[in-house]
Amino acid sequence: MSYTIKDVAKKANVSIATVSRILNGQGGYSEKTKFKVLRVIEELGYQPNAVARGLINKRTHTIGVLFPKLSSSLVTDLLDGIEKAANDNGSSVIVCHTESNGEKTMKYLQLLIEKRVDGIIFASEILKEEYYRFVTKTSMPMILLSTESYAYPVPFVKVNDFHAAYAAAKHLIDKGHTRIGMISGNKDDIIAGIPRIEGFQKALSDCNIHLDSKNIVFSRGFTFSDGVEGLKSLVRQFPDVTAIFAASDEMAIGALSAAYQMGIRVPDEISVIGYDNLNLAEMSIPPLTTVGQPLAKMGEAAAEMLFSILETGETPESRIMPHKIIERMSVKERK
Amino acid sequence: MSYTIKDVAKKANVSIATVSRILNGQGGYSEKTKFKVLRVIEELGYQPNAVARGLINKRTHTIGVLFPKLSSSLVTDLLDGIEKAANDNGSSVIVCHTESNGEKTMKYLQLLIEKRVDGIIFASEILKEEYYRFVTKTSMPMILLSTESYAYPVPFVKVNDFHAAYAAAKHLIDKGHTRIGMISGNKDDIIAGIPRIEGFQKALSDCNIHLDSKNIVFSRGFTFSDGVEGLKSLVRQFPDVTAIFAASDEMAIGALSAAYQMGIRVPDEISVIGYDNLNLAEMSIPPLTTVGQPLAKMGEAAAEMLFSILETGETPESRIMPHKIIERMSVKERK
DNA sequence: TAAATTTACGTAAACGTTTACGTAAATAAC
DNA sequence: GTTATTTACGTAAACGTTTACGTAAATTTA
Repeated sequence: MSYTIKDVAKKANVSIATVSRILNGQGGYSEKTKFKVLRVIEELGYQPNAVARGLINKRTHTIGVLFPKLSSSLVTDLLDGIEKAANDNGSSVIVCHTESNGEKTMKYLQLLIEKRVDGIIFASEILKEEYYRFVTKTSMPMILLSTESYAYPVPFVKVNDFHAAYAAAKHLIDKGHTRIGMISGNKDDIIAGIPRIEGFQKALSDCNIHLDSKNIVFSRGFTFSDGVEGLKSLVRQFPDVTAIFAASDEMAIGALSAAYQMGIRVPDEISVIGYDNLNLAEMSIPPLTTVGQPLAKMGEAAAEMLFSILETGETPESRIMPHKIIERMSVKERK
Repeated sequence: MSYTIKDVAKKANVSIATVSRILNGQGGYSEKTKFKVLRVIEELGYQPNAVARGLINKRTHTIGVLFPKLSSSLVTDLLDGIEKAANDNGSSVIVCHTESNGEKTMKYLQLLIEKRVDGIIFASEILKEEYYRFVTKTSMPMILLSTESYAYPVPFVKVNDFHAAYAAAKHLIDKGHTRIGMISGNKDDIIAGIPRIEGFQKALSDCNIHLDSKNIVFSRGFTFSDGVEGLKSLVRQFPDVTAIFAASDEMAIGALSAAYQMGIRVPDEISVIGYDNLNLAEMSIPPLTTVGQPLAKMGEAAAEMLFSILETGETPESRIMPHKIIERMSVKERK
């Protein structure tokens, strides 16, 4: 049983326009009328219909977020930041799990356009031409989060993967390590894969540390099990490795697990540094040293950029967020 | 630039009613007209406006989910299941982070009612009278997830905490342990706190194992740091404890960390069993044995129940989902 | 006091879609 | 061939809100 603005107007003996003006602080009513109307609203328990409002205002105060298959904690931290900023700006967040599937992604994009969301955040996935064309045709604002597009002028928020990986490798070098390996993600991933590899390589090369194919193992993704397999492969191909940069925290944790199974002591025999600063990094044994992405802050920034577009109609500048070395206990100084 | 049904009708030389009938498979049009209209729709790239539809149909195909402050992985798994079921039923999911704050919760409830969501899922939090009264006044369907209400007739999906905790403790007993401690959550929490304590106590009592106040330590919540402190307290007050039931996986992981710091070997000196089966349980060192809640399945079931209400208008029965002991490597047989 | 301006309303139309109902044309039944 | 039924439309109204504009009354200004 829900009341409309017509019920309120009737019971208060005013027009629906007056009720609307009062609700929206629009001016053009007396204090006496306002008092009368507000009392009726409370009496009836009237709840304005945001759907009807959205139709008139062409603004739903709802944004859509597309997540691919990702580490749990990554999703949660990004979403925390997004949801916070959205809520602060009076908007809601629709979450879409694309499962890294192109067809599903297109379906979600279509759905979000039909629902007339105010904008979308596209997270941690390559922006394909088909997606870009589809979204652009509708003029719906879009922000890329933890990814970027080399092909299309879409504003993004991310860390500089090259620099962050460089910093991680440099950290190991500064701790005295010279035999440094890397458990990489997918080497075909131009966003998270290649720049982290290149940053690692550059750090070693800048410090005149010998580098060849035995230093890096490649995985299909960035998962725990990729880390388990990665550590095993690395110690096989680089038996005297003393320190490892893993291209995600989950892979670093996988490396810790594999080391434990193999009786390798971390950090006594091999030091490990991860990438992300997920909350599970501090829960590991030993607590993981990592190069941190400010995930919640990034989510927040992406949403704020979206609202900025909606306010000003202008495309905001992309933002490179600072990475940070978080020292815990998985890296040991080497004499 | 977006087109409306009027533009399509005009360009196809039919009425808007005909376009609507064709789009909704309603009958009352020729194949020739259908062909013509569909071609115009494709040419213009017309996208129906779900907001207008929602206003007419009084159905937005959107549900709201309220999450309190919870372990990352818990949220993600529950949300995965919810989002999957919603998507399968042609609905979207709005995510609201209440941060376990009453005022924020009320604000979100009001927002969801204004947005005329089709229903809500209220997760892992006590359903207060104020929330219940507010939602009930609007006839909006509600499902409780991983919680229940002893006061109000709201259908819920959860595991039986008492039985699951009993099973966990019994597992330790079956492994030969007789000196068993518990790291409990908040003892004032009538949903997740007390039944887990009582299940633990009953298992010990049923197996004639001595039980007194030294067996259980209490925490404020269910977090990693509660687990760290809990382990320390427990070995102080029960120095010959050989096995521990932690009332959440995160606390169990905290206990593993504290044990590592204190030079206690798990499972050689102390076995640990958790509660939840979060994905971090398999990533721990050693991989955590735990009593698992089927979180994604529960999320899915909750959403399905909501859609069932929307279809039939009838209140579904609550569902108690099965728990399951997941054996990994943190529990050792005791001779 | 008269004219100008502001305040406090109400009416009508708009937003983009769905659908009940009327009607003409086509088809089926007798 | 006539009558009954079905098909294929179009018109008008509905959904619940916002807002432009007109108008009467109140207030301010000269």
